[in-house]
Amino acid sequence: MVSKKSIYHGPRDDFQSSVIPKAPRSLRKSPHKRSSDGSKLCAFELLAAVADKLLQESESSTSSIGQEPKEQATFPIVKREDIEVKVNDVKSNHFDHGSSTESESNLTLKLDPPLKSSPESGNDSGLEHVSEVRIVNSVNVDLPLYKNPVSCFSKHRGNVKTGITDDDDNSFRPDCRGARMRAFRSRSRSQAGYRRIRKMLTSRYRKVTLTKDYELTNPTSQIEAAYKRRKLFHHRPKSSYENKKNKVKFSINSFKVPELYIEIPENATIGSLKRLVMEAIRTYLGGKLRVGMTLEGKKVKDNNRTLKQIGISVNRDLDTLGFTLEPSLPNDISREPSSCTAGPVLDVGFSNGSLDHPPETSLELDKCVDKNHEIVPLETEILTEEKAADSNALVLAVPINYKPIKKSEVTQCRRIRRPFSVTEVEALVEAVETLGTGRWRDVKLRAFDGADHRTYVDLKDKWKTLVHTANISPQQRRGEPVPQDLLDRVLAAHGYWSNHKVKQLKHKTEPLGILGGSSVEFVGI
DNA sequence: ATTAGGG
DNA sequence: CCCTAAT
Repeated sequence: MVSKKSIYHGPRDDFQSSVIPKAPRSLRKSPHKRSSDGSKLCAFELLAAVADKLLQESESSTSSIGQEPKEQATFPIVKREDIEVKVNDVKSNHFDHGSSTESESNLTLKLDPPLKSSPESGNDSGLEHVSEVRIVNSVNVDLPLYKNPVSCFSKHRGNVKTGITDDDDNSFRPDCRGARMRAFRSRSRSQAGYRRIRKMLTSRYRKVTLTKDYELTNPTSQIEAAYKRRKLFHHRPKSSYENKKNKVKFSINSFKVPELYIEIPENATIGSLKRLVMEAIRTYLGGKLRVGMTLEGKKVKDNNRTLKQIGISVNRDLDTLGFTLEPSLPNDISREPSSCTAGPVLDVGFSNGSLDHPPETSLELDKCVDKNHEIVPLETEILTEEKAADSNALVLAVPINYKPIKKSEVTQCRRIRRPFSVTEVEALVEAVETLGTGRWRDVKLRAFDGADHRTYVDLKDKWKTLVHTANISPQQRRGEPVPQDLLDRVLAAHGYWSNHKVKQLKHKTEPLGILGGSSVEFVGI
């Protein structure tokens, strides 16, 4: 269809290069670029502002949604997931004594321009060039923002290095396009490093860079916080020791608001955009929130079991404990039932002025305490502010004066699925035809260099599925249909290279002779 | 770091 | 896509 050049003349074109023995590994380093794209996005203050605003509203009780008729661009939130809160047991908090010092009080928005559909990525995935402002990771606090507490939370703690960082400044940079890390491949460390780091992130050595505690209205210096924290750890409240003895301490140090999509005219003002964002967040957080709880990835049902019964004890490692906040808005349309989030357990009045006098439970988003961030949720319960002040309440600590940690990152347990486009398949087939099926690294370099999200393993895997696809009936195929001619080429190349693989080892020099002379085999039809 | 295959 | 043994 999209006949680029001319007709395919068979793989022999690059015959020479294809028979060239593989260069030593040391010489095969791909001179990759991969530099920082500077796509930091830590709109942390956003949440703070929201919390602030929510608090204010709780007083004025009159939500004024729609006060800004200017860009009445009904911000259509086309996607949203659950808010997640990660809980850490205070005993193991680390502090970031890192460099980050300047605290920016402004909301940082990352406006992602439409991705250029680069040829290499063959992005047919429908990237509309509209003036869509995509805000990813809108509110992102701290590292431990996991979708799946199970596989994400480390069980090793304490002595593990704080933070999953890489000397290379490339690592752990939010990917604004997919909210996942990517492309922190430097010349020196390439894919394996990538994989390795991912592995670290997705399995064992996942250790978070914990933040200090922050107080919404009364920021405490981190040293002071640390001190108090330490003090807290060592000094158990002695009052009614009997009761406190078996109390579990929590410290929620992560809070995340998922992706929000906002459409806004290109000529809109920054201020209007900010307002839109604010409205979006407010709407998102508005109404009620449901609190879910996960333990080791499993939802914790809201029966009357005690914490101890479900396995949360004083000595327990709380890394695998997580909370989710789910908005329960009426127009809560399609929200993919993430298996990572716990089911709604507890409805919590949020905003709407219900913060002050909640029926029974309320969510405190501001009282981040240094001395009182000890919580004793003997019941799956969220207590009121008064109780919080009583040092016995579960407090959602939302840092307000948070300085984005440079090397932190929102991690994702599994790479997002990116179906190969026909264009990519075409490129893959072409490369394999000339290079064969045992040189995936070369295939990568040849046809997917620059496509950071396609590793040679991916290409190998794709080839495998292509071969399979080509061998099944069209009715059984799924996804974007691959042109039959491409599949034919797949089969041809697969057949050829499987026949010549062994020979290739024998006759290092002339394995492709047959191929070169009979390009017809690949032309098909 | 890559390859090769199973999951 | 992930995981991993084997190179």
